[in-house]
Amino acid sequence: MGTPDFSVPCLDALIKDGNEIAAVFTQPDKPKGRKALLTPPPVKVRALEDNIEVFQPVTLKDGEALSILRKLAPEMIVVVAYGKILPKEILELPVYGCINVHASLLPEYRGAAPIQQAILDGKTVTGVTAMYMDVGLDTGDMLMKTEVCIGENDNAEQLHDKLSAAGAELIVKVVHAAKAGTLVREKQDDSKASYVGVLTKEMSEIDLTKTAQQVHNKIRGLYSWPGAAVKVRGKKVKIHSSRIAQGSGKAGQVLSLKPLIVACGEGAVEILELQPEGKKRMDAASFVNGLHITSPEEISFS
RNA sequence: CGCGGAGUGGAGCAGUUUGGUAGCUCGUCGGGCUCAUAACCCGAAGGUCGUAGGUUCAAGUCCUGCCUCCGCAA
Repeated sequence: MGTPDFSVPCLDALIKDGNEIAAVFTQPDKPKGRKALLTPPPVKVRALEDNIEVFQPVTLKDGEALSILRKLAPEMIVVVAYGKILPKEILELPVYGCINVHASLLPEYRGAAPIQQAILDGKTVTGVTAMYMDVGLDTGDMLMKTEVCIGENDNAEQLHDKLSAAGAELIVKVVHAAKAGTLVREKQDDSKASYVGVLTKEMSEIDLTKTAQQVHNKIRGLYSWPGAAVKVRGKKVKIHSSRIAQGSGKAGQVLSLKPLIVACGEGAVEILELQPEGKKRMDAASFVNGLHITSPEEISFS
């Protein structure tokens, strides 16, 4: 059971490992993009490549999903970013249980956006955790973990890919251990738990009065969705990538055009790639070329 | 037909209101300066102005259709 790109490597690895996949559950196709085209979830696309049967129930809470699962009689259910709550009856169905791969080192960052939050918090290490699912949200007993380090300029998309790959290796190991009967449960320390909610576009506004590190973390943590943005000449400008730079000044003050350096509440960041409203993404030098200015004083960010 | 922005040398933009000589900041190439350079100076190449039609003596500019890209909303 899974839905987005994050889940695909796990499915892929399980297939290649020679496991018999009885069926794949994923979210229903949803309208996507400007044209609202109906788009199948990535997991569905991958499953169909191997002619695996796909189910896309709107809910698991009615009896229908349960009866399908009873008929399939899975030995184990692997859940990776499925996006739906599994009712107790389903959790108890497989003999090897329901195993979930979560993109954080639990009990930290339970919930929806663990990858992004780790970057927003300026963490240098995160990871993936495999656990038995219970009725709570990411609260089940842990089985194995893999640590993954976060580069100082890694963005959420890059970290997503690293964790996704780590998760795929991890789930294969866990499945092997489950078959061998060597899995060891470890309870989560609830006192150390933290939750992260879903990301929203409202979060994308950058507060330049914060420190340069915080601003940089926001830019890379919210990439590529919802993205972090500032205002320039009243227009929204998304910042795609940045790095910490030398210098200081009033928050939002442009310290240099080439390279493009903007002062924060403390320190400064160099903006590398950005995208003005209604424009394609471009590097900072191109943006500056198009401003028709020669001195940093002629422009400011907010 | 959800709202909106935009297609102009390789990149980013002006010029469109008020039709009349293709402009700016970069990049590229050649030359100069320099111990040297992403810095500075001189010079050059490179554009069917997204596309199809229409109006006009004349269209980047005005009118209509189409294509493409993007922001928002979902």
